[in-house]
Order: sequence, then C-alpha cells, then structure tokens
Amino acid sequence: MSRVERATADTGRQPATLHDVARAAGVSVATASRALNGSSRNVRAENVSRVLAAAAELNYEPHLSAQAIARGSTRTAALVVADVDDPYFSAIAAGVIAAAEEAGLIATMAVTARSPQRELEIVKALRGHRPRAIIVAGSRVDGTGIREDLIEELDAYQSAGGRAVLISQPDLPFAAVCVDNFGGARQLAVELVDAGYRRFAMIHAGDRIQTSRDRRTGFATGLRRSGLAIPDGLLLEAEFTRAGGYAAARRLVAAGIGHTEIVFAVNDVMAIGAMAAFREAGLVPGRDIAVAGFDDIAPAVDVDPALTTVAVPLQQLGADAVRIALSGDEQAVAISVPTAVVLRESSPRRR
Amino acid sequence: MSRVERATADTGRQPATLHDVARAAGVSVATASRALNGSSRNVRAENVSRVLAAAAELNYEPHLSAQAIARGSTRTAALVVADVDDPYFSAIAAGVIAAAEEAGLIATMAVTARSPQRELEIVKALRGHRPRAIIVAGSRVDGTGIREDLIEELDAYQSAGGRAVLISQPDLPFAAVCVDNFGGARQLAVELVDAGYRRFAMIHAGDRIQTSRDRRTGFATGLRRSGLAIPDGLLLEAEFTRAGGYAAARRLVAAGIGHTEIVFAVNDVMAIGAMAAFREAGLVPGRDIAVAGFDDIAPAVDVDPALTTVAVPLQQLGADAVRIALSGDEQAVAISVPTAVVLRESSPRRR
DNA sequence: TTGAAAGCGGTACCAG
DNA sequence: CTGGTACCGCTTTCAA
Repeated sequence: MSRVERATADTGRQPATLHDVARAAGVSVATASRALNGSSRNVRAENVSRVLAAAAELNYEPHLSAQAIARGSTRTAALVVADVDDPYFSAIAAGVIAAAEEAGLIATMAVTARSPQRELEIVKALRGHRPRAIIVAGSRVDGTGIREDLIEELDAYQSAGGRAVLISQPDLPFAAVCVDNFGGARQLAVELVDAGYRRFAMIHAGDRIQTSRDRRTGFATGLRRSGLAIPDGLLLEAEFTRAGGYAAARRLVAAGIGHTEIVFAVNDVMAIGAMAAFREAGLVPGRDIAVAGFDDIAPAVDVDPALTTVAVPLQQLGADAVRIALSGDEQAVAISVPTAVVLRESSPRRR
Repeated sequence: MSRVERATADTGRQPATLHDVARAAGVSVATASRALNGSSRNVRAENVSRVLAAAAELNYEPHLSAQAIARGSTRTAALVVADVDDPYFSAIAAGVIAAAEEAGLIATMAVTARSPQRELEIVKALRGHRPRAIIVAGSRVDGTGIREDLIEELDAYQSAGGRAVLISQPDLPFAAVCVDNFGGARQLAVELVDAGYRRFAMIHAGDRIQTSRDRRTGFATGLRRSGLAIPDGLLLEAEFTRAGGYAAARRLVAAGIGHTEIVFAVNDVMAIGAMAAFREAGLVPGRDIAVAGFDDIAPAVDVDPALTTVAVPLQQLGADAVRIALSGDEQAVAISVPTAVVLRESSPRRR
C-alpha cells in the first residue's frame, strides 16, 4: 500500500505499526525497533534517521500494550482513591500524577466510593494491568473482613514484581507514606488551649477509621496535658465527609451548644460542613463558636472565617508515594511527612 | 507446583498465565480462554468449573495488555484535564470515572497544567495506549498554532477507531459536550439587574480563552438588554485561576472600587480568589461589594457569603462525554447541558 | 551493523 | 465441545 493511498483512505485506517515503519524505511523491524529505542548505538546513523523520518511521516506511535507484553512491564502507575471530587484526594492525586509523569509513567485512577469491598475489587482488577506501582489512598476501615483479602491481593501483586504503596495506612505490611495524625492533633489541642479555649467538642468518624481514631486520641492527649477532656456527650460521630460534619453539627446545635467554645472536626471537609450547619443555625463561626479541622485542604483558606487546621503536605504525600514505589527499595519503608498547626480566624484567641 | 509451595516461594514469582490455568485444569488454553470469557456456552460445564477453580486457585488475572493486543482493543478511557486539583476539573473527572467504571472501563488521567503544548504531547502519547476514548477537558486557547496539530492528532486517533470527545469546546471538529456559556452568563446578568444591580465590573481571562469570551459577551448582552454596560476600565483580565481572580481584584481595589456594586468573575475559582482579595482589603463581600461567578463548583456554597453563580452539572458533563464516546454514534454530535442561575448571599437584593 | 525468528500472554479460527 | 495453531505488535536473542 503506497503512502498516498494510506493518506487518502482516511477512515477505518489502521494505525501504523512498526512493520509499516520498517518497510517505509527499507530496514527490518528489528532495526526499526532498535532505532526507535535508545539502542541507536548499534544502528548506522543513516538508518536511524531514515527510521525516524518514516515514523514521523506515518505518525507512528508504538502500541504500548504490545511493548508491555514484549518487555514484560508497563509504564503506568495506578492510583486508588476514595473520591476524586474531594479536595483531600484530588490534592494527593495531583501529586501522584505529577510525580508519575516526571518518571515517564502515565497514571490511572480508580475510585472506591469509600467502599472497602469496591477497593478490593479494584485492586484485583488492577493487577491485570500490571502497573509498575499501585498507590492506595483510601482510608483504612478496620473490622471488615476485607483487610486480609486486600493484603493477600497486594502481596500477590508485589511478588509478581509490582510495588504497592499505601498513603496514610501505616499498619499494613507494605510501604507507606504516613501523616503524624496523633502528633498533629495533639499539637493542635495544645495550641488551642494556649489560645484560651477550654470547652471542646469533637466531630469524628468513629474509631474503626484509623485516621479518625488517631486524630481523636491525639487531640485528647493534647488536652489532657492541661487537665482538660471532652465530655462524652460532646463527642459526635459521623461520616468522614462534608455531609457527615454537617449532620453532626446539626445534632450539636439541636442539643444546644451550651458552653462549648470550639469544635474540632477530625478533617477539614467535616469542619467545613459543620461551619455550614452552624451558620444555618444563626451561629457565626469564629465568633459564636470556633472551629478547627485537619488537613489544610485548598478551600480551608477560602471559607470565612478561614479555617484553623493542621497542615498536611498533600501533594507531597502523593509524590512521595510514587518516589518510594519507583525507588527500587525492597524494604517496606514507612516514611512520615511533617504536619504543622495553622491557626486562622475560625479560632481567634479568646479574651 | 503445589499450592503450598507457591504460597511459600513468595518473592519473584511470576503471575499465573492462562497456560498455567489450562494446565492446572487439564484442558487446552483455547478451552481455558473460552471458559473464562462469556463463551462458556460452548464449553462443557464440568470443564468450565475446573477452569474457574484453577483460576481462583492460582489467583489468576488475565494480562490486560495481552488481551488488548490479541483482541485489538483495550478497556480504558483516557481523560485529559488542565489540573485535577481544581474543583471544576475534579468534578468532571468524578463524572468521567464513574461512567467509565460503569461501562467496565478503567480511566486514565493526564494533566496538562494548562499548557496547550503539553496537551498536544499528552494526546499524542495517549494514542499509544489505544484507549477506547480520549476525553479532553482543558480550556481551548485560540491563537496558538497548536490547535491544528491537536486536530490532526485526534483525527489520526479517530481514524484508527478511537473516539475523541471534547468538553466545553464546541468549535473543534469532534464530538463535544458543551455548556451554554453565553446564555448562562446573559441570564445571570439579567437576574442581577432584576436584583437591583446597576454598576458592574468583570474579571475575565481574555478573549483567547473561548469559555471566558463567551461568558463575557453573554454577560454584556444581558446587561445591554437594560441599557447597561461595563466601562472598559472595569474589565479586568487575569489568569483563569483563583490566583488570577485574586490578582485582578487587588488591582480593582488599588484603583478604587468607586461606585462599583458587583463584580462578575467568569468562573467560580476566580470569584473566590476575588472574594479573598476584597476581604483582605477590608471589604466585606456581599455587603460592601457583591460577587458572582460561574460553574457552581462544590466550594461555592461553603465560602461566606455563599457565591452567586451559574450552575453547571459538572459531573454530568464528564459522564455524558463518556456516554457519547461509547455510544458508537459516528456523528460528531455536540450536546449541550443546561445551566441555571443560582442567586446566593454574595449578591443580596439591593434596596 | 543487520535480519530472521523466537517469544510475551492472550484470542479466535479451523479441524476434528 | 475441544485442541492445535496462526496471529496481534513489539523486543531481543542469535547468527550472519
């Protein structure tokens, strides 16, 4: 088939293959392959340029699946998140994608919708793609029998040469990049006490969600240092989402906030949901009731009053996960990123 | 190899292949393949169960790259966005991923960082993956020579059997799902005039960004209906981001807001940036100066005052794009999603 | 430096 | 209903 024919038959045309390129350049496929990959060392310069010219002419793109199967490895990294449309995860995703692209990998993304069952299915299906790395950024939920299955699945993946990295899940036997949830929450408590707060309420997501539990206990520990504690009735449990925070705050309002001075929500989206509920109830956040969160997601500075929180370098979390996965380091390292308390107007100094 | 041995030899083990499964089940690869795909119709029930059992036993996952090359098609859909960590795009991404998963596809995601050059490179590289669909959700920028190259690239992709769908880019010769930017902005202008506003300023992103241009002209048209117009000096141009909106609002404040009653920013992230700048300057948004945006991104309800805007069903935008791509419809359809003005506290009725 | 050919892990056609 | 086998597009020995 001549070039002109190819160019004219514009529909249903097959994409050019390496054979086409080789034929057009007048060399064998082996030579064409060598010329297109780095191995130009062993190909005569003239042939290299002929192949390159032919490839450009035919608008050739190597079939990545074919390469993957021939080489035995792909150039993709898979990311599993609970929900892309949550600023916490989208920030992590941005970090993962940036680091992956920098390493010449393309990122795939799957969403669990916060279902451990779905997470398991996804990881299993992902193995079929043979990604270089699988990065899981859901929130681990204890007590579902699924934990063991997930471990088994990721183990199978790793023993086949893949690399699994978990974000914010230190207790699984895999590499992980973690947040000092306990320490960050404790420090936040300490600084809020310093700022004059004494009467706290907390919105958390239940102790089966490890992140929530660590932040709850960290905060409690920080308070205890000053002899303070949160009464049981002011420990509100809700979903780990904006809607959860909103619902919990409504319950608090309905029960009467009494002397409560400040509400700590174990993450920013819950805190923002709570602020909305307070505002609806006619309470001005930061004046009638202070609020603090955790994560420092992007919108935290845009709510009014700006949200006091514990900053977590989310993009870096994602980027580090990719770096660990690609480091070739066989150890199940668990690195930890630093956190920093950020006091903003949602928790003004008292007195 | 017995199960126990497999379980012990835990490292460097190769994942099971179809051959392994076939051997374990005592059938040929052909039969194994048939048993595992839907074609169980032509396989004796006993063999089907033997194969299934063997597959489960070996924890077999088909090599998707191998399937792709054998079948000639993949089960992935590729999404290209300007920035995942922008609520506008993350909402679209959520829609795309959900619809893709529903269709049994896994989504891949690449980020252009708002560079047309990068977008072109990405689309080109993506062709190598042979995705079923490529969905591009950047904002088209006119005047870069790159437009033609992108068209050519997507054309090559489509004539090889792929399906390209653009989000919010009606003027390219491809299927598209669009937003009525002009009409939405015009209606917003009308309703703001109804609400008593007369003196407007606008923050836009320059006419080379089509979305911005359409919203600008739509808004102007809506004002003209009442004989109003925005003076040139109050048309602020800035980047299509939160930072851009912030910077433009600072310029406005520096020049003195004079009698300006309300600022329309051509998207919500810019509007939110502007609100931050106003607040910093000691102006209370919604009282000293009203603000309106466009898109109705998730954070729009959480800023205070809540943002008046034009709602765009972002998730649906993404989901529709996938549906069109998979519809098998060869026509370069351009569907349009509805918009709706949402008046909130950032633009209280005047008088 | 080059080309022929043997895979890589599947699918699907063609005989039996 | 089943097995043998020729691909799919590319990489990588192995000889020449």
